[in-house]
Amino acid sequence: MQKTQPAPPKFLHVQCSDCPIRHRAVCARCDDSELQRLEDIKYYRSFEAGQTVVWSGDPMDFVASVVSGIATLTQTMEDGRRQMVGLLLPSDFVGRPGRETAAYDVTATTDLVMCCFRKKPFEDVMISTPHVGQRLLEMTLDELDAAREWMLLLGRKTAREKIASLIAIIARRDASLKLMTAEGRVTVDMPLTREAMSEYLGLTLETVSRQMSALRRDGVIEIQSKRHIIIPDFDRLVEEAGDDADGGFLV
Amino acid sequence: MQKTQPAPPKFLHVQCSDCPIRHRAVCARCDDSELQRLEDIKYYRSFEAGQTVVWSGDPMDFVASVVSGIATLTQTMEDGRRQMVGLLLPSDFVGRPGRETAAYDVTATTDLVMCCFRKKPFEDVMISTPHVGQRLLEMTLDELDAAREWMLLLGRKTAREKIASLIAIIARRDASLKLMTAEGRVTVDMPLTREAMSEYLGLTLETVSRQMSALRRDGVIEIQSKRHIIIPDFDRLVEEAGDDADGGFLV
DNA sequence: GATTTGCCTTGATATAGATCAAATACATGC
DNA sequence: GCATGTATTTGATCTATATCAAGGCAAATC
Repeated sequence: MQKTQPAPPKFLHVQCSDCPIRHRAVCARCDDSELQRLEDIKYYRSFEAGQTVVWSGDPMDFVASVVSGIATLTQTMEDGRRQMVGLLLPSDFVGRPGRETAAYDVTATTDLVMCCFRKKPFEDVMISTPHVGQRLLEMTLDELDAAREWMLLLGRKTAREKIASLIAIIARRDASLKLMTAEGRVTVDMPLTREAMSEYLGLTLETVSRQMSALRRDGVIEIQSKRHIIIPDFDRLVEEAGDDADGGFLV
Repeated sequence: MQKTQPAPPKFLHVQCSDCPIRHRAVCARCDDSELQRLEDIKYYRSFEAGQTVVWSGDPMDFVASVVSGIATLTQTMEDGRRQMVGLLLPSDFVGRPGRETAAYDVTATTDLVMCCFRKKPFEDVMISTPHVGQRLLEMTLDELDAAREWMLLLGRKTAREKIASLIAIIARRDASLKLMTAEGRVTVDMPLTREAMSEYLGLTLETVSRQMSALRRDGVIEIQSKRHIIIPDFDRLVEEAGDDADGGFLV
């Protein structure tokens, strides 16, 4: 496990159509007044798929939100066993005000652009602008709910249910959910390798592969290409996931 | 799974030596000015061991902090599989501002006293008193870290490591940690039944029992009585838990 | 076009933990 | 002390998932 150095910060000016930073914690509206202040303390960094953003334990002097791409938070045991503990999609937030070092490995799973805020100034903004902190609390509570749903998955679901759950989670959050047709047919862009899926689900990658095949055989999913899945019947998938009708998956 | 009605609110006035509510989110200092305001909206409720505080999905018009005793948050699948997703010790907070119904079953594991705040007024205090919200954010971030440690346990640890981890977690949070002697010998008051332990760890209660016996056989723990455990060598226990020297267990 | 490389799939086998089934300990009330 | 019920331990067996080991496929490189 050699450390590949993260790329030096690039000051990309990625423009989002309705919000220059897509940082839910910061700008409820793009013309928010404190955005001016934040302009001074923010910068963009981009990473290639597979690159590490920070290693657990390393100093981390920024907080950030994902602009585009996907990042993961992973914990590693001494003997190398790995468990993903966070999956960051665009607009998700990473980093903890008041903490000096990273608590988890942060890795770019796809090409990734993050909008970073130097920590100290960000903390100042949080103190002087209550609704920034309130928004962050809301997001953190959402993440806690997601973590608890994830705990149910890890502790009690079968391998098949885990896979179905993960696909449903990605589908729900994926923008392409909008591609759902009248009959409930959904196309999902699966951004994780089998290995990343296994780290999310607490399985081996062989089991992930086998269960993907089984779900395909049983008509629950269609695998167009490795990263492209079709869900013929979303309700059927949810049923396979072992979830209540729609309970949970609060993120 | 019949619903036992929670006891009607009792207006106990439990007096804590340094803080009348032991509610870390609310009173940083006991003579805080907003405490006066909170006096108007808070009340105490007590529950007997085994009683349910609220059922998942039921309306919940309060937030609360644990004054004494232990409560758990549990998720239940349709077929009855259960996973604990929160373990609340004194001073822990439960409930989410801005949510109308409970997301989890909340159960009193021991006799329990909670300090409750009617939600609406509490939200008003949060808005008018930024540092209440800030403290709540801090606590929520701590809980999120604990949840992520828990996810590693559920996804990747062996049964033996899970048990050792749980004992270490309880020991670290238990007041009786202060009873640690020079040689590192610790007495722990284990407040969970084997069943509750199994729901925490994602195991069956038989496996919990077997692994407890194995740890006793191997001298990692001594079982004085069902609810009373001695850890002859805390470092040894931590090693069995598979944790880094002291990494993690941030709560 | 051939070769390498990185995923992914599939098969054979092993095993940790689940499940089913008693037996034992422990508390509570009589 | 004895009866009753609940929690726990222990045993025998089963099974879902891990592990070990080939192969296959498609994109990237030569």
